[in-house]
Amino acid sequence: MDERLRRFLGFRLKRVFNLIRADLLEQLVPLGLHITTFSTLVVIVDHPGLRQSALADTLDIKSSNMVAIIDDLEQRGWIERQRVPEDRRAFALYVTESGQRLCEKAVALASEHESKLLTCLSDKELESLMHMLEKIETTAEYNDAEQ
Amino acid sequence: MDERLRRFLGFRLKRVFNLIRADLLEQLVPLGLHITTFSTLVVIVDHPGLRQSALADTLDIKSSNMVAIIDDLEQRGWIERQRVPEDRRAFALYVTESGQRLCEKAVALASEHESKLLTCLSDKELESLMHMLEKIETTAEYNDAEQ
DNA sequence: TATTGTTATACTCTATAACTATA
DNA sequence: TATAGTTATAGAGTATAACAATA
Repeated sequence: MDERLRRFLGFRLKRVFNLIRADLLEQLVPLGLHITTFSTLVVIVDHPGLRQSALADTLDIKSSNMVAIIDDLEQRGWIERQRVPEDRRAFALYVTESGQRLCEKAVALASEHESKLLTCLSDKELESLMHMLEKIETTAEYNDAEQ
Repeated sequence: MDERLRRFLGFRLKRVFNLIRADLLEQLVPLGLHITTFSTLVVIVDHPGLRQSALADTLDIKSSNMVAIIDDLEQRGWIERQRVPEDRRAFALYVTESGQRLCEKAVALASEHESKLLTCLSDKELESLMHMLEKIETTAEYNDAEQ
């Protein structure tokens, strides 16, 4: 890569992100999942009854873009929308049995594959990498909220 | 973010990448640049006479997608395509004077803005972060080449 | 035959505005 | 009036296949 461009974190991130994304996608597509449907499924499994708006916030996806993702998962029979009695505008999301099974399979595949990609880093390094990324994210969010 | 999703580097990366990307784009758009045209311009400035195919490799962009990016920069008068006499299939790329000026302005803006986003990290941390990302990238490329 | 640049095309992800039904 | 979900739409980025000109 170009010497000057390489000094920008953004461009390093882009390359590594694209690498991991392409790699992960290769694992997910045969299961009928994409990046967005995969991450959505995991969150619904881990937080049964979550509403679409909260889900969109969690995943940092616009609620308008959330709709098609949830439609996809629902049409394939992996999750269900259920009306919330206390607020009839909202939908609570629940995983089905087959969705649960698929999720565990996909998570296993994904983490196995990601760890293969990360064998070049020690556990300590990986932890430090994760922590730094989290720090960037939270301070950026804080700065955004300040404005 | 979801506890289980957060353990995947891919999803941490995605969030930080999107943050930085949106931030950078806000700086570039008023100058008439996007992420792709910006990075392309920088590489051409730093490597005058580079051919399109080499540029595409450097930027990890498909050569078919490179065409529109170069068209854009050329139409705005910031770079020029010049036929290579030794290989009449190829174009060598050169920056114009105004392209050079724009490039320096954009780089200054971008690095200033990125460093604002990274104040939460020490120089040593940032260096380590860059180094780890580079390590992931190079080992992944090596593994790809192996297959 | 292989490569450089190109066109056409499709799909994923992201972003915004406007709508509906409820609150 | 505000919010939850939805529709429509546009743009950025990425990916593949096929082509013309040249090697």
